[in-house]
Amino acid sequence: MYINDVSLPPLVVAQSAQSYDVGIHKNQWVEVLVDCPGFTKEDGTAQQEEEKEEKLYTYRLPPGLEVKPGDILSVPFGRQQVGGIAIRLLAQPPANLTPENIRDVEDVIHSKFFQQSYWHLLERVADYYYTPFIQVVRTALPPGLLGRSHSRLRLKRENIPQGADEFLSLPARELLKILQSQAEGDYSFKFLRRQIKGFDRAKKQLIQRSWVETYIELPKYSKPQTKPIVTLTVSIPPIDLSKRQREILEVLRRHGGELWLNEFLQICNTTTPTLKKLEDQGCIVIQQREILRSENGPTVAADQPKSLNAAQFQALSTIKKIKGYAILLLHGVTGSGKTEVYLQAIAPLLAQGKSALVLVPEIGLTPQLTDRFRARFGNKINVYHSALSAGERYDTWRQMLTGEPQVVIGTRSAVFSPLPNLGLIILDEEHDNSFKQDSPIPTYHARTVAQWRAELENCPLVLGSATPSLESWVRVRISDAVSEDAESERHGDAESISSVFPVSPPPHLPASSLPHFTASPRHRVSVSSYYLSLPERIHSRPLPSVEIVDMRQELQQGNRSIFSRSLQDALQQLKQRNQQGILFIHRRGHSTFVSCRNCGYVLECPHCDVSLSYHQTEAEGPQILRCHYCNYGRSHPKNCPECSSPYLKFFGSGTQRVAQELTKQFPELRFIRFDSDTTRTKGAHRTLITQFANGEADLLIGTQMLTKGLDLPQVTLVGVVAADGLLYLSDYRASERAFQTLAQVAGRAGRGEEPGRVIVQTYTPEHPVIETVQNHDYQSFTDKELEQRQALNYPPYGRLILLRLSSLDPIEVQNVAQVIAAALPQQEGLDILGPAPANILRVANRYRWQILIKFAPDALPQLPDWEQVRQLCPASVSLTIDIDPINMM
DNA sequence: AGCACGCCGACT
DNA sequence: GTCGGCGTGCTC
Repeated sequence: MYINDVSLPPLVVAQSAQSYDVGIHKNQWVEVLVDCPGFTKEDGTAQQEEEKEEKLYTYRLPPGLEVKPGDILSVPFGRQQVGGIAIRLLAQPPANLTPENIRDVEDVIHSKFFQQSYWHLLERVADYYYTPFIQVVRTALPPGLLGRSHSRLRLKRENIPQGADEFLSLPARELLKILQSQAEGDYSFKFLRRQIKGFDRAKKQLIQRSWVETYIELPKYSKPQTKPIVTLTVSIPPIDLSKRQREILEVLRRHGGELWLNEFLQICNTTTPTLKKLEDQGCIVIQQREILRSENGPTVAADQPKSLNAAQFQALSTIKKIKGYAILLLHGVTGSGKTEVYLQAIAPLLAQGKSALVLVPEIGLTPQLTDRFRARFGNKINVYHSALSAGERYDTWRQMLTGEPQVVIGTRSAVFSPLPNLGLIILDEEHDNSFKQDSPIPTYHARTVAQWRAELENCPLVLGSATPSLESWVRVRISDAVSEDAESERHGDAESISSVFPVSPPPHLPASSLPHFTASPRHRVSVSSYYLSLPERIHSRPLPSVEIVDMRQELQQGNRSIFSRSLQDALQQLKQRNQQGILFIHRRGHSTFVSCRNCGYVLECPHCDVSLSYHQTEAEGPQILRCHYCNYGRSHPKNCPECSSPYLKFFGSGTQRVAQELTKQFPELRFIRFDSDTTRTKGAHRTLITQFANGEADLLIGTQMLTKGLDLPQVTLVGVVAADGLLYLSDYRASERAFQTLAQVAGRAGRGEEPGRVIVQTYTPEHPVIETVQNHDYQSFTDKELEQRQALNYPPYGRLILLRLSSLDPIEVQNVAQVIAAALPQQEGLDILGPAPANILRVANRYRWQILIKFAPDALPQLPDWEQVRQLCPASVSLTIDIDPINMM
């Protein structure tokens, strides 16, 4: 299998004895893992065939170019230049290739940086998520490092006669028009192909007439930025210098013998020729020095470690005690001071010369967190996320490679930060779904990868959350059932418990089996896991009181507003008391559910524990309710099946509607809308939050974004306009997600001196999620939910694989989905759900179907041969295998 | 991705 | 008879 071809042993061999023993017969050839074009399509679907996959190509090393295994290279491939990784040096070219057929390595883009453990990490990701290795490398590297050349088309205006285009085909005329619309008349093939149907033919016509020419744009690599620096080279200035020259040297000496050229010129009020002269006399040198671009946050005042309460102290000392790989779940209620624990856990590591990695859901949403880290650790903080410019990302990445002790705060992809000497990984808000990548491949979960990374680096992993994911909960607490001494741990002290559970697949498996199945008892590895609880808010502030409002009663009592009387009162008081509030709206996009306004009954699938989604195939077409798991469908009933009321209603009110309603009913309330529409631009989050924090508005109206770690002490009121939209999303995680979101959003209230108040409006107040949210009762919610998951064999007990199919042809994709589903092995312990149309059937003109495979990890079912599955899939239908899917839409 | 090679239908 | 459509395969 390919992974073996690129795995570490050859790298090690090439580095050791072999490379020097060959003496003058130096290794003149290198095998390269080439980033072949066509490996992945734009939607992230792996389209390659097995035998094409990860083939190694041999290149010659031109004299003077030194290459080591692991180096990132630029090599010619066909007509273009692409990126690749040097895998192994060869003293002789392979027998099946004649030397004249071997091309030269173009350049070394980046010198070896793969540590052994890092390489293993990438391999494991490739293996587990069924992704070509090079694609994983691509994910891990900053964009622009693995370059690729692109073909472009350029207009030759001088060759084009006036009004002579009547013999051109329509697409060719269209193409000409686009090119002429731009001053340079220069576009990439990729862009034009998207714009014009029949681009290739059109291009040919224009080339024939020599009206355009094609050329190849070489890959542009991120380069270090440099700046001239002046360095003093003599301790005592020579005697034959003028007074002025001596003055200048004295200034330099007083500044420590080194100054940036521009600063130096300014300080001495002198000119470059003067310095040139001094350089000629050998007193100074002027050279280019690399500078690192980095996103500089606002300057924040330095702060000092804060004193901890007993629980924080207990948690911190447990973290500090641990040496080596362990998983710690830091379960702290909202506002319990998890961040302070992180900060104090990291401080001693930096002093020991180690680094720490802090992963957060979405960095733009949590400027407050990065500010706190900056305040504590100053310039040792590096922020890494997708909103950085290419240059900033590249430099941050280089900064990590220096190995200086530092803290990297980043989103999902930062789990691949190339930090040597990692002492601790923290995954904050570990329950958050944005740690999972849906596309492109690899469809990895940062929590899973972080576990592997912690294991390979032999360092602890701290998972922090007020509402831990069931996966993490089970992982850490499962030993309660097994080990007896864990019982005492449940009630207080965060003592170490050693639990036994599957950790990860062994590194190398045959291609035909997925690593999942290694999660069988045979492969269980013992890992220390710890449960750390912060049950109280800091300064013993109470959790907010949660009021549940039954919207059915509101309706019965004649209130047709989307705001209950309770919420209306609270909003009114807000202004009077000069306090601030948050309104949470679950804007659900397209999916919707059907509920009876009279009795609250929600239509559910008879075969699955999910609510039915409302489908309207055409504008005038039939209304159908459908299950997205098993494809059960039924017509939309006229009356409620439970109470026969005709008031069946589709639910769905977004932020806009709430804003409208608010303006109408409370014109005096100033509000800020905080959702993906209003926070598009860079820095908008920070601006809006700052505005709100400065009291420029009374209310913040927004979606999920509001739930993520916002710490606004002035907020006393949190209103959830309609909790129901969260409760009946049509997948098995709906309850978990609803509980997490509601608990998190409720947790925004009462973080300051004033106590908080939460009002949750719902049509189903008796829903278990609502009850547990009201009582802040994580434990009972979890117990109930886990019971159901276990009964139905859903994660964290069972495992899932989702096959996503899409095609431009609605019939074809459906047929292929059926063929594939039929070809999957029928057996005990392996459930195949579907094929079913995706929740939103058509996206960007593609029709999407999916097949869900559910199985028990212990059942060791025979896994389908994915290559055979792929072969059933014609080129026009793309297939993505999503391992451990979270987003089922 | 881009290009060669190669096999069938509409024209000179 | 040839031109040119795009279907399949290869790029060290």
